[in-house]
Amino acid sequence: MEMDMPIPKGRGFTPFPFGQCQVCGAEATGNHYGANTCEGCKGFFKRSLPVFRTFRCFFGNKCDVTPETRNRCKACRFRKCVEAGMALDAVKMGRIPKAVKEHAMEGKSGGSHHRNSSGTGLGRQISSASQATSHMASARTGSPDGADSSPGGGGMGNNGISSPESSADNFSRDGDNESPPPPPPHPMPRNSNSNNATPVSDYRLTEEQHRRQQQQQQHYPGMNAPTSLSTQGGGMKSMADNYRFHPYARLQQQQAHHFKGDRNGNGVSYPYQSAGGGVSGDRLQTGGSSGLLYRADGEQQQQQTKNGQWQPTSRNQPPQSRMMPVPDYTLGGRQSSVTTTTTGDQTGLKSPSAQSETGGKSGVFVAMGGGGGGLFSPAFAGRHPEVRMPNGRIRAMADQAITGDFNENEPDLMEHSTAPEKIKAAMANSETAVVVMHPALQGGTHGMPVVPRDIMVFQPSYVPQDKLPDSPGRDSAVTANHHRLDTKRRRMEVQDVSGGGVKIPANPGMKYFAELAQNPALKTAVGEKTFRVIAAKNADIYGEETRANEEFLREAMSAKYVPKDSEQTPQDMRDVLKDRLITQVKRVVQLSESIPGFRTLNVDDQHSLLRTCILDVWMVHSARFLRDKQSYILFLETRTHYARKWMELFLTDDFLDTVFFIADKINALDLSFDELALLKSILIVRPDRPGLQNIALITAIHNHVLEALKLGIATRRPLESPQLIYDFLELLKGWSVLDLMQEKYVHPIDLSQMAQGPWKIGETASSAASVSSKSSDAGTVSPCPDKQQMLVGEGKAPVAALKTPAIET
DNA sequence: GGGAAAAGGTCAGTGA
DNA sequence: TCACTGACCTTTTCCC
Repeated sequence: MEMDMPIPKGRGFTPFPFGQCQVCGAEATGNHYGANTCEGCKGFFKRSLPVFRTFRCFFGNKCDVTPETRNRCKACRFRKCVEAGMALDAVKMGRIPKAVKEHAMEGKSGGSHHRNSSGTGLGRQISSASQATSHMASARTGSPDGADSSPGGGGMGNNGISSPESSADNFSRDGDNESPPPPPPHPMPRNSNSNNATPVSDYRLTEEQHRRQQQQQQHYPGMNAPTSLSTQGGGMKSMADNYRFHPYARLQQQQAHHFKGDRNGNGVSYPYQSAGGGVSGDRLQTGGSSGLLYRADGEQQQQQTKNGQWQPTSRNQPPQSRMMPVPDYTLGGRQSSVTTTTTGDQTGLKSPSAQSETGGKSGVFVAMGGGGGGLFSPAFAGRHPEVRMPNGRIRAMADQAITGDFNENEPDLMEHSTAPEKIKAAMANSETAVVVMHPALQGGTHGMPVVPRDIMVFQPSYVPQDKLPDSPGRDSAVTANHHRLDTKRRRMEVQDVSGGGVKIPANPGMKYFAELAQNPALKTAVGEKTFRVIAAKNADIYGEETRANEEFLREAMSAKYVPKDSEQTPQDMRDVLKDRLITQVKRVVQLSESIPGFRTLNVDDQHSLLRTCILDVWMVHSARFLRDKQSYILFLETRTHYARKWMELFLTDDFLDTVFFIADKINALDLSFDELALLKSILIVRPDRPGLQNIALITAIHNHVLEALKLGIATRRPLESPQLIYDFLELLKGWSVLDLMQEKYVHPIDLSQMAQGPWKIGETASSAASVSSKSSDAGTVSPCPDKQQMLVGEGKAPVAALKTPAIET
């Protein structure tokens, strides 16, 4: 192989034989970061340092890295950089010492086993030059006096001084199986009394350099380029050994450990599972340059699950809806092909025997970071609970790809491909779940076809918040993609998407909502406006209290915090409940004023909606203060904890189970303060409440607010929106669990009864009343709102005599 | 201090 | 429009 020499820059210039790039084989322009590389690989290594942990190769780390293919796989390119000895601590500055240069030039005449040499003198030149510079670079990482402080130091291996074999070894074993590399022509001195012509002092670290390195070693034991690591303790070590100590591998391990588990509680048992209408079958796509996510199939949400709402699972029989119309909380679009099994594999995928019926190609198509992907057997999902979703589908593997949690030697890998036709074929297969990551998360060029956007957009949803770019606790593990996408997100946050100049009528009716449906642009603008209006109102109502509680909540959530049971008596509790109920009802009424169309409803419907939503809204507002694990309710105003054991004095087990369950589901969504406001509003205007008259208008209002929330999520955090919206709709579908509780336990009683006795919610109203009749009238509570004649809508729609459900805060 | 060599910055080109 | 690449340039470091 012919080698192009660097162009001499002046008279008498002795060109240093950098030879070929040790990474890709192109012409090297110098010794960069410890290895002779081309400008491209130099720049690539420099750019990759902060983000290399995002690189993953799913093809066994065996990709060819040549000038033509080097941009196809970042992981392999970076790996080769490291193998070549590139590292920040291998940096050298200044000219190459004359002696080294002469040795390198002398080496031209010798033989070589270098893979690029093919036994020619030029090859030897490359090898010796590389080794010579490698000597110099890595020598700087050694002890200042060059003495061997390694207990096992001796021979070629020496402490802190690069072993030329190691780099050559790494280099050659990656490429071919030729004979081992030759011994170095000029091993660097390990001791100051070496006979080597090059003065050891030339390679000494400056005092400052040495100090820095000592610090580095303290923070990252073994944080050296593999060339120096390879010989610690004497003798050569394998490349794998080098990697074990290299920060590249170390940090991957740390990250993999850190990212174990997911915030959505995968692996926990869900009382109910829904089936069908899920993510894998729904088509989302990115639209326009804004990055907004929207459904490709338009606005309709006609898709329903098989029975309209719940699908029985093996574990629980879902509740039947007691309400009339059931809002459709599916994403719409293509019906999922994934069925939920009743036995065995909880992934929702058919058994291997079922696969055989479809030609043995059934499986889970998983796209991963870096653009790779493949078809996996259903067993894959069974062995990866962290990527399993409650409905049996598989999460995108992007997170695993980013965190290094994924084993590229996945035994269940059936087929590699991200080819569009393969994915489409997989989608057509009724037994196949398809999960494709967000195109923007692909690590860039991978030499593979980009997954078509019209198939699906998915993205990781469970990267811990403290790893996201804006979080204070973030570290360098934040990926370049996250940086990039976060930049995009921030840009969108400040962007006035729409709605700024839109005016929503004071009393929008069916006609108005019908017009919106015909005008997508207007609908988007109004949706954005709706989001803002409701969020602003919510901030007015709850903001101050929420801010005041933040400190205590943080304190209570800290590991050091030891909660103390409330010392309040049941009578105290009744007083607290009394005050909180009054406040709660006022707030709900206030919030309802901000919902477009609510004022248009007649008084009876307003009344019905308000009186039935109190528990729902309270759940949303208080979910974050219900910590299932601690089984505590935190009353932030009074800085008091109420242990569940204590609460059981008032509330039945199944009621508490439901409350904590719903709270967990809400918390898992990690909705923002504003998004929670929209969720409250959606629950206020539920068309499936009993006794409603104008169901059509209520449905229109409900859907409008729902769309506003989805739009708000998609606009404010486009990366998370598909998964978040999906999870959100799943939450709404499961909300009927709380409805049952409310109907069974809350509706039959009122606060006056609750306030009077040591009885439990869950007993019948009559029994409660009979108990209460035995007690005095102490604490008798009037449900307040009925006497306050709270007005909704410019004073023309009085909501009087709210027969408030008993609410326990 | 001159000059060599590498780090780091810049920006046009490229592809998605 | 954006991210990425890499050739080219400037700055910094250090040998002579």
